[in-house]
Order: sequence, then C-alpha cells, then structure tokens
Amino acid sequence: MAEGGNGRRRGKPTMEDVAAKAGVSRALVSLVFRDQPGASEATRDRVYQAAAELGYRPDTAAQMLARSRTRVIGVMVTMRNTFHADLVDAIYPAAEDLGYDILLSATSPGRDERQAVEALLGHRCEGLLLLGPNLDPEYVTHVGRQAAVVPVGRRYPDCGVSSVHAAESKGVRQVIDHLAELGHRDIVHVDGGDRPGSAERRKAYRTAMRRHGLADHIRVLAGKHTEAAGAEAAQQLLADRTHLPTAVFASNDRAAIGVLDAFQRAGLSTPGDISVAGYDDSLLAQLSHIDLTTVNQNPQRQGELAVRAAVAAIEDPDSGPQDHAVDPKLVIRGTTAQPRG
Amino acid sequence: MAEGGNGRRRGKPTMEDVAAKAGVSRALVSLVFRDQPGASEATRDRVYQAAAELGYRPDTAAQMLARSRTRVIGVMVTMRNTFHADLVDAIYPAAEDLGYDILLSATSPGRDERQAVEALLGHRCEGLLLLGPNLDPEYVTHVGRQAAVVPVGRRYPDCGVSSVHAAESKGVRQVIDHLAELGHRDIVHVDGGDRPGSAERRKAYRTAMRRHGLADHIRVLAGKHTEAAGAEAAQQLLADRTHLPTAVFASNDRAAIGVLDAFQRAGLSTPGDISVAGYDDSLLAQLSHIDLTTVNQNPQRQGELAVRAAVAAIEDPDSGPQDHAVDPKLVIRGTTAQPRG
DNA sequence: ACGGTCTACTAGCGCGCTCTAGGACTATGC
DNA sequence: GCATAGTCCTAGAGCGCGCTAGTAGACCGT
Repeated sequence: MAEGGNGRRRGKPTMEDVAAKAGVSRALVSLVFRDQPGASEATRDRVYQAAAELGYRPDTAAQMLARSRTRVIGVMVTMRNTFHADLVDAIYPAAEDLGYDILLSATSPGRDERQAVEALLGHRCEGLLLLGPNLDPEYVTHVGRQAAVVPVGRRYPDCGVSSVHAAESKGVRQVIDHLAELGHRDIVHVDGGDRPGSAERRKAYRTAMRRHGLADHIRVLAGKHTEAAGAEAAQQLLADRTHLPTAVFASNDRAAIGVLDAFQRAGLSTPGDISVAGYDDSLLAQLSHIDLTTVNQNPQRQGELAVRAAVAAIEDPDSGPQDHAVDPKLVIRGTTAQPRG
Repeated sequence: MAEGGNGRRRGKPTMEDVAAKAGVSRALVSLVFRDQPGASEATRDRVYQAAAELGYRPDTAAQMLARSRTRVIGVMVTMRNTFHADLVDAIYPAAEDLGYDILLSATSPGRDERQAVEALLGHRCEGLLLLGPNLDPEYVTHVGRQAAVVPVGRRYPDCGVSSVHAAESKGVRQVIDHLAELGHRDIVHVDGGDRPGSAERRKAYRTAMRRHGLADHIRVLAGKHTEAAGAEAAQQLLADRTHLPTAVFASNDRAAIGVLDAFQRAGLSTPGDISVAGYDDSLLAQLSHIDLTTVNQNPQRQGELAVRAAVAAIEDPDSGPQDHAVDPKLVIRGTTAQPRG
C-alpha cells in the first residue's frame, strides 16, 4: 500500500488527537468546529490544519449525545414512488439551510411504515417527515409526542401535528375547468380507492362538475393507483360503447396510463376520440410517448414547507400544528383536446 | 389532552429511569436489553414491563458511542432508480438478520454522490453500500480505508474493496441465444453509452453474436439509458427500411421502451414485425401494456450479497476484497417472437 | 468451619463530544 | 496604583449507554 501513515480502519482520530496536534485544548477544537467565537484566526487555522492532516471528522453519535439535540430529521419514504423522490430532492437542501441532517428510512414489502418510523425514532430524530403515510391516527398521535411529525400528502387532523399537502380540490378543479372549456361534458372520474388524497379528489371532482352544471354527467369508477386498475376501468367503459365519455380524469398518472393503453388497444385514439388526464406529473407522464395532461403537485414547495414545519415545531414546541396546503398546477400536454364533433 | 402522564417532548426516559422503576441497577437493564445472560426471567419481565410503561427506547447515539462499534451500514441510493429500490428491499432484511442497522442517503440533482457518502461517513457507518456508483477510483480507495465499501453494479478493481454486480455477459448471452434460437440473425444492439455496465453489455453482445456465427450482423447503435435515446436509435433504423433488423436488443429497459414506442408509431408491430428486448426487468417492463422481454439482474440476491460482503469486511478486516458476480436471468415476455417469414 | 463454584446482580469507567464556569493575560480608564 | 472589560483559552461535568471487574448470596462437598 503506497499510503502514508494510518491505514488503519479502527482508531479514527478524535478531537483529543486534533487538540494534541494543534497544541490546544479539546474544548478549543470543539469551539472551532462549531464555528463559535472565542478563538483567534491563527489558532483556528492551526486546528483546521491539524484536523485535515489527521483526516479528522466529528463523530455524529457523540455530537448527538452531547448536545441533547440531534438536529436530525427523519424521512419515511417509499423508494419506488417518484413523487417521494421529488420531495426528497427538495428536502435535503431545505434541511441543510436550516442546519439539520436528514435520515431516510424506506418502507418496502416486508418493512411496513411502523418499522420505518421506529428505526428513525431509534436514531433520535427530532423531526419526522412522513411521505404519503398510511398510518392510523392513534399511532401518529403517539409518535407526535416523541418528535415533530409532519405528514406530507395526507392530513391528520386532531393528531396535533402539522401537515403539508396539495390543495387537491384546486388541482382537480383546474382539470375539470380545462376539460369543460375544451367542450367536454361527459367526464368520467377513475378514482384511487383508499389511497391518500383519493377521497378529496373524488369529492372535488363532483363539486367541480356541479359548478359547470354537469351534475348529471358525474360518473365515478372505482379504481386504484395502478396501471392495471386504470385499464380495468377503461374496459368497463368500453363495454358499453354507446355511452362512452369524451374525457376521463384518473386519480393518478399510473391509472391514467392504464386507461390510455386500454383505449389505444381498443382502437381509440387519444386525444382524438377521447381525452385523458392524470394526476401527479410523474416522470411517466412526462415521457414523450405518453405526454399526459396531468397536475403537478409542486413537490419542491411541499418538501421545503415540510422541513420548515418540522423545524418550527422542533424549535418552538408551543407553536400549534399548522396545515399547509400547496397549490398544484395543471400541466397541459397531448392527451387532452376538444371532443370530436 | 386526554393523555396520562408525560406528554413532554423533551426528557425522554433513559435506562436510569427504567432501572429505578424496575428496582434494579442500570447495568442490569442494559444487560436485559442486549439479551445477554445474567438476569433471571422474573427480573427480565420486570424490566421490560417498566420500559414499556415509560415508553423507553434505547438511544442509538449513546449505543454507538459506548460500544466503539456502530453496527450501521450506510447505503447510497438514487431514489428514482427502481433497481435500487429492489436492492434496498433486499438490503433491509439481510442487514437485520446480521444485526446491522441501515442508513439511506440519496443522491439527487444538487446532491452529488460524494455528499451522500460524506453524510454517511459522518454517521460513522462501518459499512458503505454504493448502489450504481459513478465515483472515481481514487475516492473509493480513500473511503475504503474508513469503512467497508461495497460498490454494487460496478467493479472497482485495485481499490481494495469487495464488489457485487451482475454477470453482464451471461445475461446478454441469454438474450442473444434466445433471439438466435427464435431464428433472428439481424440483431442490433442499442448501447448505453458510458453508464455502468454498458461497456460490458456491448462487448458481450459482440461475443455472443460471434458465437452464433453472426459476426457479419453485428451492429451497435450509440444510445443512453433513456426513452429518448432509444427512440432516436429506432429512428435511425427506420431511416433505411430496406435494412431493418428483425430484432433489437437495448442496453436497458427505458431505452427499449423508447425503441418500442418509435416502432409502434411508425406502424410496425411488436413482436410481429420486429422483436425488442431490454435489460433490467424494471417495473416498466412488467407493465402489461409493455410486457417487455428483458433480463432480471436478481436484485434480491445482489442486495443480500452486498450486505454480507460488507459485514464480512467489517468483522474480519483482514479478509481480502471479494468479487461477487450474480447470474442474471432472462425473462421472456411478449416483445420477442420468431421473425416474420 | 473451610474453600469452591454457581447465579444474580452492581459499581463505575470510558466512548467523543458539548457547554458552563472560570482562569490568565492584556488593554483601557481614572 | 486599582478596578473593569475584553480576548483567548482550559478544566471538567455531563450526555446515555456498554462493558469489565467485582460483590453478595446460595449451594455444594469435606
């Protein structure tokens, strides 16, 4: 090994070592590393120099222990969810800005949400961002007493926790407005079953339809947030061709893609024969060969707000829970157009 | 608040509190929680009881500090990568089996791989799994001296680290064997540029073609691992319809989907007019309306092996680096069939 | 009575850091 | 001269836990 010096894995340098090397006390090194006043420029440089030479890195575990604060925010995510990925992209820089560290814990088949949350609590997270949680309110209330919990994408009223979510009704309304303005009247909604947000979207669909005087055209098909469910709903529509709607609004992009696919297989063209809109503005929707009209939920802003809400709750525990509704934005692409005739 | 007792966020119960409540010493509580011999059944029960009543949870930071071991393995992931999601699914249970904790750190636009790794090192990870890394060998060597590094999906020879990856050549060979057996001779490869694994796949394609006596039919189109790149390559093929191949093997699923889409738009049917195969067996490939023949890289096994390799290196630092090649498996779906005529 | 060997437990140091209290030294005012 | 203030630094007490060394008591055999 052509390496100079300590090629050992064990016995990493500590503050003590740095202090000895720089010829100062351990406390002074701590001071310098925490960027606190009370050390001369010259000494600071010596300390940094010594640290660099030793390859010193502060021990997070010890820091956490020593300050009773950990300055860590845990995030429960689902790896496969691209919306979560967008949120995480926003969460990291927002947390760094406020001087917090981020810990990710994934749910997956074989690792439920509770396990993911427990792991984070074990790491003494002061804040806990739950992305698209499906936890029961009792548990959230319980966890909310141990950390500043912020569910994202779902509200937990009466749990005493802040939350961040999209203003579903506004997004849905934009979709229906868009379709109605194009001249559509028969607009069917394929819903998302019991997934977070689905109930709100379903309700908002009904409201928006009524607002356009289309109450008689309200039609909701049971669905889920999967391609298969979307395709199945489309099959249901295709079973009675005489009553085909001119537009379908699916509760999320994946379902919309299933709908699209089923129609195309049945020989219908989009948006010529039928318009389709989704929800989420996922990467899928953006693919050029899909080019789906959908609703962007502004994950950037949601992520940022979630971090801020958590930090606010951490640093002032007496501040009550806050509810942040982020305005979504309609993204018009190629799957919606005027109805035929 | 209709809650009984300590609704405070600060001042979480410690081992001391549990000990006092159970009427034993702190050391005994520690013993019980570590599942070590030396405590009677009755006392164990009392301790657990007291802990439950107080809502006690061991402090990970303190544990890490006290044993000089942290028993933490950090994982660098890219959230949007579904293959990484599959790996993580396998990593969690494998780590738990061996008594290790998992910490996830995501790369994202605005957070490069080094930052993700540094964050993990700050948390004193003993092991470091790098999923699909793009780091330079010098850095990997450097980090390898501080933790047991295991790159997954890419080899770092001469860096002194173990690695886990798919046996690319075997996967590619299976694809070409499959296509050749169906009767294809004009098999074009759309490569993946400089992405990890692409060079191996390109080379393996050439070798496999020669093995089938198809050296004269070798044809590689420059690509990338995106739908757009796949579509572009397909356009290139479509430009000269008299020399259309009968099959296309893309370097990953996303590119394959781009190829598929471009062909379908051009009025060609799959697999009737042309067969298409991908690589990865991503969720996309599994969608019923895509139904892509592809190669499964066995993420389950790769994740498991990666954890084992890291633990092996941690617990016996003198064990040399090991290279684990995981056999991939061809998944035949609906986009490949006998060539027309 | 003695030592010996169990089992069931406790005392207390140290992990690497933060942070309060205070010390040493110089500069300034009167 | 003395007090006052400011600057740069150090001592040392924890943070919550793991773990080694050791103790008390029970039981055994002689």
